[in-house]
Formats: sequence, C-alpha cells, structure tokens
Amino acid sequence: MSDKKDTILSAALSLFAEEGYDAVSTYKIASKAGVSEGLIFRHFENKKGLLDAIVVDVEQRIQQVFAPMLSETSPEETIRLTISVPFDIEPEEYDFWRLQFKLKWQTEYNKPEKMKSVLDKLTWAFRYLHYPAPAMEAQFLLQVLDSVSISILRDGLAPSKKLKNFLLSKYSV
Amino acid sequence: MSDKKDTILSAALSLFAEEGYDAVSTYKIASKAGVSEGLIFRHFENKKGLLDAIVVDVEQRIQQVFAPMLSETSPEETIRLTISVPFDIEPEEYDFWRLQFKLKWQTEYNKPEKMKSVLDKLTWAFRYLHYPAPAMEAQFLLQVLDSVSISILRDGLAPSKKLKNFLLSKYSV
DNA sequence: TATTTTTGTAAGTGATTACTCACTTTTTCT
DNA sequence: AGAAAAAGTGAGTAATCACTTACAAAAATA
Repeated sequence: MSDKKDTILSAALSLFAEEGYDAVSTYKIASKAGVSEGLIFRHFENKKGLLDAIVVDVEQRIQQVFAPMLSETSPEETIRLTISVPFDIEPEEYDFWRLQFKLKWQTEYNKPEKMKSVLDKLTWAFRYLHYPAPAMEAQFLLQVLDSVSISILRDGLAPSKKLKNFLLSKYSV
Repeated sequence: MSDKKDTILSAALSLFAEEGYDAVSTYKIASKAGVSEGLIFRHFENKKGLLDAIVVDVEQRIQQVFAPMLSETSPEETIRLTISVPFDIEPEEYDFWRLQFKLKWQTEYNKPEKMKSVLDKLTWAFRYLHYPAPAMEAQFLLQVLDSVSISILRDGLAPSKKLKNFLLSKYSV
C-alpha cells in the first residue's frame, strides 16, 4: 500500500468520523490529505469505495478488541473482560469508534449479527453462573456497554474507574 | 400554522429521520410535500431553519414523555415509569425518535444537560431506596434505556414485554 | 536501458445543490 | 369591496458535487 493511499484513508476516517459521510466532499478529503482529488478515484473508484475500505479496517479492529473475551475459558473473567472493553479505548482510536457508531445509524452498515459470537459467549458465561435469563442478561450487558461507549465518545465522558468498578461490582466479577 | 407548512415539516421529518439531514435535498423535501421548493425558504429561511423547527417539536415531545415520572411522588413508581418509556413509544412516533437519536451524533444538537431533571429525579428515587451509589445508578439506568430505545428504533427489535419485565424485576418495581 | 505498469496531477464534465427573485394567488384586515 | 399582507409558484442562479479524462512522473519489470 502506497504512502498516499494511506494518507487518504486516514484523512477520510477523521473527516467522516467528525462530520459524517454525506457532509464531507471528496475535495475536502483530498485537501486534507494533500493529494489531488483524482487520486481518490484512482485508488478507491468512488466515494463509497473509500468508505468501504475504511469500514474493513474498522471491523478488523472490533474483532481484535473482542478476541480476548472470545478465547477466555473462565466465565467470570469473560464478563470482566467484556466490561473492560469500552474503558480500554485509547484516545487515538476515538475516530475509529466514532465512525463505527455513526455508521450504525446508516442502515446499510448496521449489522447486529456481527456481534453474535460475542453475544453467544456472554450467554454461555451467564448460564454457567446460573443467571435465570442468561440470553437476556447477555443482550442487556452488551447494550449497557454500547451506551457507555457512546457516552465516552460522544459526550466526552471520561472513561472513569468509578463507573467501571460500578459495573464490575454489579456482576461480582 | 398553514396546512402546507405542516406538510413540509412532516415530509422533512420522515426524510431526515430515514436518510439523515445532509443526504436529503430541499428539492426532495418539496417533492414529497407536494409544494414548490421556494416555499420551504419562505417559511423556514434556509434548510437549517427547517431542521431547527423540527428539533423544537422533538424536544417538546421528549419533555411530554418524561413529564409523568418527573411529577411522580413514589420512588418505586418513578423508576417503573422511567423504564416504561422506551416500551411505550408508538410506531407512528418512530421517525420522531429516530431523528432525535441521529441528531445526537451531530455535535451541535447533542445536549446531555437536557436530561438533567430526569437524572436528578432518578437519583432521588435511588437514594430514597438506599442504593449505595444513587447518582451512578441513575446514570446507568438512563444509559440502559437509551440502548433499549436504540435497539427498538434502529435494529427493529420489537419492544418486548419480556425485556421490560426483565428490567422491572432488576429493580424490583 | 527500454518498456510497461502504476501512481499521480490538473483541468475539465454534467448534474445537483441551497437559495433567490419576479410574479401570481389567496387570505386577512379595514 | 378594496387594500395590504401572506402564501405560493416556477424559473432562474452561482457554487459545489462526485467523477472523468488526457497526460506526466515514477516505479517496476524486461
């Protein structure tokens, strides 16, 4: 991958995450990346193709983040690791995650089934710990963490130890 | 308020909620509303003014929805009423709420302080019931309900009695 | 080194955008 | 009824949009 192709990708990521896909022009992306507008279309065919390339990266990152809990064998530790996810987001990754949540509101990119393996693993953990409604408990926890992430990314809420401990104590893990 | 001004507002609401503000042209809104494009600008000055007019309606609706819990005197009933909110959204109001959540991702329209009175009332309820961390408990519950609303509106999750009862039982209310 | 392929640019393109303006129709007020 | 104000139209406008094309520089390959 060439130098300038990467520059375009990261310029587009930060602009899409900040202003939204529709609000950002290819001219603006090219300007920020310091390349000619035509180069965007040589590398990515069209504006949509540029977004698709970014989405591939975003999805890879999501898989990485949930990999530890997916391979965990202890149910308590599985829950603990899952709760930790939103609190471990590095500030330099915020654009990544902001775009991910923004895209969830564009129907085409919202695929809840991508979280199925995570949901299944959590359900297993709760069932193991004899929660009366493990599937619902898993869905519930994921929704909570979604909300926590959103607060951090959107409202600038600092990822506080207090909130994390509050959640961990709720599940005694 | 004239007939056609209303028609423009509701056409714009459904288009903005579905496709997003930036993706919808004033031509498209005028077509859907069956009026001339110029009329939009006579009534709302510019596209942004049209959005602002809708936002006023949306915010009024939000206040209406939380009014019952704000005037409730029993702490248990306060929590019960709050949990009920996302499950009582009528399908014909979905566009309203969808836009509200979409706009939360456009910095200018995200004002977390608007929920302060709701948060304070919930904190009061949890403190009354001797929860060890009432403020955090309130914040947590609101985040959960945010997530539930999002699932219903975005992922088409049916507002299930089961999930509602699950939440109610969590708080024994 | 010569040739092909890839990467890059600058100046376009037609279509679409938000918005204006001159004008007509309808409603309101006296 | 007549004047004034408000509502509504349709044909503009300049700017911006995503995208193309002709061509040059650089890199890879022979």
